[in-house]
Amino acid sequence: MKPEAQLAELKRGVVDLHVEADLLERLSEGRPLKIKAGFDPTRPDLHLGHTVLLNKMRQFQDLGHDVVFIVGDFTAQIGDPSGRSSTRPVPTREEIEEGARTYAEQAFKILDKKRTQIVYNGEWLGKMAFDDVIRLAGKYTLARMMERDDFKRRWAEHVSISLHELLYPLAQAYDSVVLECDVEIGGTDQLFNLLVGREIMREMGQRPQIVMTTPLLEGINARIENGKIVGAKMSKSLDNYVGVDEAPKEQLGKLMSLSDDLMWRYYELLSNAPEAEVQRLKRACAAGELNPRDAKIALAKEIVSRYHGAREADAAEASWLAQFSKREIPDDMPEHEVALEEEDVWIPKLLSDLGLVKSSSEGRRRIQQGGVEIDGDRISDPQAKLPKGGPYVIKAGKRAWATVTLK
RNA sequence: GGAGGGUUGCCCGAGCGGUCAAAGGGAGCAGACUGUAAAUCUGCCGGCUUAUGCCUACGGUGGUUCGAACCCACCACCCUCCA
Repeated sequence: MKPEAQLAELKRGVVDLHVEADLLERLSEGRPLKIKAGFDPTRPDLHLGHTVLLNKMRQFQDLGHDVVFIVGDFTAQIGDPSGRSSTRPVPTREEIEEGARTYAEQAFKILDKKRTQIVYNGEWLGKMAFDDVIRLAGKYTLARMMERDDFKRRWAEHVSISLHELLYPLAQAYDSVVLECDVEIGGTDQLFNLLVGREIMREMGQRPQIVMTTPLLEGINARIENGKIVGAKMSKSLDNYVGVDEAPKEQLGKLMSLSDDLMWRYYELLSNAPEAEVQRLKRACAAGELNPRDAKIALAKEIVSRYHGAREADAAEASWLAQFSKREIPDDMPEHEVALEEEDVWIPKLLSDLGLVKSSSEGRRRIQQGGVEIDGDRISDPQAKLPKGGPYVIKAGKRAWATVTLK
């Protein structure tokens, strides 16, 4: 592919690009470029937010370039400075390796294995002596470090900044020096770190890397207010994520719970559909010609098929439609058998024992709110009991189903 | 080293002796509605089966008080300012 065409392709969905002319120049050199991206191996569960970046890396690979996948084992051993209030336990060597392994395993659902090299930055960072560190630190200034947005903000808001946090960007920059990479990519929150890489490479007499950032995807519970997206970025700890490894039904369901507005953001960042097609869908929904639900299903299926295949996506769609659109009984609910000492059991207690609700108090509430059905009959009395027998089909809310036999 | 401010439920945040299981918002849940697990509306949102009841909870430990998230002492952690 022509360098200009490659550039156009690579620029899609990218927020920052420093420096475009330089990228074009390197693409014109006709050699595979070295693309670097770093990952924190302590939380190895990949979700759709990570895939925005991985998709971009894959795009480079498809254009014939090589990806260096840096496992931040060294930085992980020091601990993430941003988690200030909750001091995270320092992971062991084994945990890091295990994390890196599962991370890579999931990443290869997107990346091309043949064009990916995995390296650990502990290989070189771990060998640096204190004077090496001081020399490296001498290449940057506090004033420049404080240009960083979150440092500036934390400083203004009187939130503490530890000294070692100032060293992080330098460590990451040094990775680039060691690897002599052409391009480093990361989320927009990484912009500063990536730019420090340029600076340090120049200081060390190297050609500064090209820096590219991809947007951060908001979590599935984000809202749109006055045209702006309100809500935290996708993360496992906030439980607003869709995991790459999750079951098809779960992925589809979570994606269907996106608000109609937010769906377009997901289209933009995750779909491979051409820009023009997305715009067409958007207009059709706005005009009332297309049910937003159907646009959402199309998106959800595209994503589910990417990780599980088209057949699974179809199956997930069918069961979703049956359960939530037609309100049928799901086909795959868990089956339980409970041995009773008495002749019957208080229903809220049973719901709690089956794990359908967190406590019998909640079970009682759910009955009062009309959310509990047994064999299709709504239970309205929170004192109600269920005699031995069954199997009973129990519904305790939209998504909590089970069958149970009482013995 | 000195002076001051702070630590509240899943998160943010109000409360500053009783009427506090603790305002408000977010998240979550249920119901209604719906072509969506969208939007909107209503309700719920510590636990204990039956409760104008009990237990647990407002950083930790003690204390004052008939009574403490609220007052006092000490401890821990965080922040700011002056050195």
